[in-house]
Amino acid sequence: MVTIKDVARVAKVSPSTVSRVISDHKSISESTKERVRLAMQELGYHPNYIARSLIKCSSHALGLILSRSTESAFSNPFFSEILRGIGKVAQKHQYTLALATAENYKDEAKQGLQMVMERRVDGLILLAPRVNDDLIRELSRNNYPFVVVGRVNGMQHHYAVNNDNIQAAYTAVRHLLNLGHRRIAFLNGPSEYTFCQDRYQGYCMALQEFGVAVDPRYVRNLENHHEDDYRMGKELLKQKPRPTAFFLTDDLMAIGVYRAVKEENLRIPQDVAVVGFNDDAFANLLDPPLTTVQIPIYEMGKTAAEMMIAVLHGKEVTPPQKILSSELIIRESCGAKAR
Amino acid sequence: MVTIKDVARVAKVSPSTVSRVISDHKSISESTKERVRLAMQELGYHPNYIARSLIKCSSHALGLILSRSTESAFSNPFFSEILRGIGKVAQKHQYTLALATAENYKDEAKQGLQMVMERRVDGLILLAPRVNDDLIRELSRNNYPFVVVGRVNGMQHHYAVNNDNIQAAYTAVRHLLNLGHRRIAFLNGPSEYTFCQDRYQGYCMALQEFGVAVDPRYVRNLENHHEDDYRMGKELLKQKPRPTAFFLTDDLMAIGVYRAVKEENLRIPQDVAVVGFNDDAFANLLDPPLTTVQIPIYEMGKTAAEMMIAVLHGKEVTPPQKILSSELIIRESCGAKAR
DNA sequence: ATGAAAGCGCTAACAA
DNA sequence: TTGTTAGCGCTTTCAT
Repeated sequence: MVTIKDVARVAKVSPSTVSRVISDHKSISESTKERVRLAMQELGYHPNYIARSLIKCSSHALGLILSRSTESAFSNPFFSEILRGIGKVAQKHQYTLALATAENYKDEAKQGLQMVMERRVDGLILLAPRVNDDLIRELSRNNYPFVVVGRVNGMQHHYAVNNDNIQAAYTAVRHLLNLGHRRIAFLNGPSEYTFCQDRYQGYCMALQEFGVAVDPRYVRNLENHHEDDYRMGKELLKQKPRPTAFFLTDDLMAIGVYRAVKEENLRIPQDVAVVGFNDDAFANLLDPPLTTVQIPIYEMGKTAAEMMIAVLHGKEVTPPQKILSSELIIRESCGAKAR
Repeated sequence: MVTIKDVARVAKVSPSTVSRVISDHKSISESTKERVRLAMQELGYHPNYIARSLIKCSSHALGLILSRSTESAFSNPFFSEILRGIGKVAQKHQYTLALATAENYKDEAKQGLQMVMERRVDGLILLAPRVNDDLIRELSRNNYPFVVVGRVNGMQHHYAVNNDNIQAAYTAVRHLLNLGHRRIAFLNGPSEYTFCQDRYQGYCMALQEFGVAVDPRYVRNLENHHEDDYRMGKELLKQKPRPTAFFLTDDLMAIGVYRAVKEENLRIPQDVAVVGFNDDAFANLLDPPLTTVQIPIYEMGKTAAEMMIAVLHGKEVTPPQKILSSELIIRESCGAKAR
């Protein structure tokens, strides 16, 4: 392994001079810089990131946890899109992204905590906060730096970026109500996630505004697999009276629901209207194209990473909680546009 | 920060003893172990991963590059599934996963090289090898450890895990030929990837076997977005004579193609048969359910990570190149089953 | 403008 | 069984 000492020897300077050349220190003469750089090139030297981390007391890495449940609840396009945003910013600031995978929530919390405790990462970006989140509680108890993508229940002092889930769901459901729908089914994700809770709240708000009671028979929390979307869609369509519209917490659900509707010999949008969430790349290609809520996933990822890095650099971050807004993209899965 | 010295002081032993307790060294008496562990708990001590890495000359991390193009070429379900496999194994062996994101290939190569050169990672797992891959060439030239998921062109000495792309494509196309199709369109990914090359080869082999000439008008290499799948599907359907079947290099393409077929007032499978690739979770929920090639993505990820870690531990890995087999899942998008 | 020396937190010979 | 010591590769005072 080529070290700073080797370079020093070849360039006939001291190790500290080499170190100063690496960080482009002002008080080193151009000629020495040249000489040292030449030696580095000649020897194929590259600074050892670990040695630097040790002395700087910083791994220069951001932690991320991909849980089996996060993955399914959030659906894949969401995950890879937010990752792209986070990665972009991390790259810009020369931060490494450390990814831990976990099979369940307990594991997720353990892995996350371990990453910060062992100093593998300087801070954590959390992707799917729960209504009662152990990991978040532990992190803030120990003052480990973290940024949440989503809303945290009952905590003031933390950093977070989120989209306006309540408002978004409200707008989507209002759209259906405006079109005359009154029996609106809601296929939501697991209720332990705050974003699912928020979307449910938006759903309720809209119904309430139109004087429609929330009928629990029309609301489902899906745990996992896309087969369930299909099954639940079928089940809801068999209810009497059957819902005339579906609000989905994820565009991916539309594939199963579309199929369920067709199998019941019903048509979209004539018999059943559908609104999705996320505006995945394929939403426009479904038949009929899916009306859905577009949220700035990539932007959220970028913002979360920017916040995290700013916090780690001791900068003041205001406001500590940022909400990015979403937009309802109206296509053809609900029929005519509302006036 | 709580260090090993603090623990030593509290437990009234030397730092080396504490170190030995951490690694559960045999020659430490139970009573001392107890005492030290108590002190660790009391002080909230956690071993500093970076300091350990420095002395061990190993970051205990595996590098992974998520390129914008990898992402789209491979499609998302593929990526997150292979990540799950890799993560599972990494976690088992206490390896960190370091993820770099890149916008294009040049960047990808640069990032990958940097990760190993700076010792941020001990080795690299490469996800979408190209026909002429600079990164792979550089890595092997410098003897940096890496494992490839896919096939590498013209290289003997490297580790790789792959699925049988040629065979898989051959089987899929043969299935269509057996059903009587002779004009079979192929929507492939960018030809710079070896896996696309291989699938093309399998496609040609099957046609050849049936004495059907490969007609370039029916073969397309798609670069990127799902909108293209739809557009290309449309375009191919307008050809005279029009293809009676589609072979897709990715299930996600089916969404756009299904739409294109419907818009031309054609039916699947009566007028046009479709075979996909990957067996994504939603393939079974399309209308009609998609016949597709199922490849063991999760297994491939696990295998690649196991290989990488074995190599890093200096173990002999035989065979250095592993091929996992795939299976054609016959559903309803091609009509009656072949005899 | 440059060098000498100490030390980041840990491990691993070598002693005892 | 345990302690002493040196050092991993780098940065950073403090000298010069």
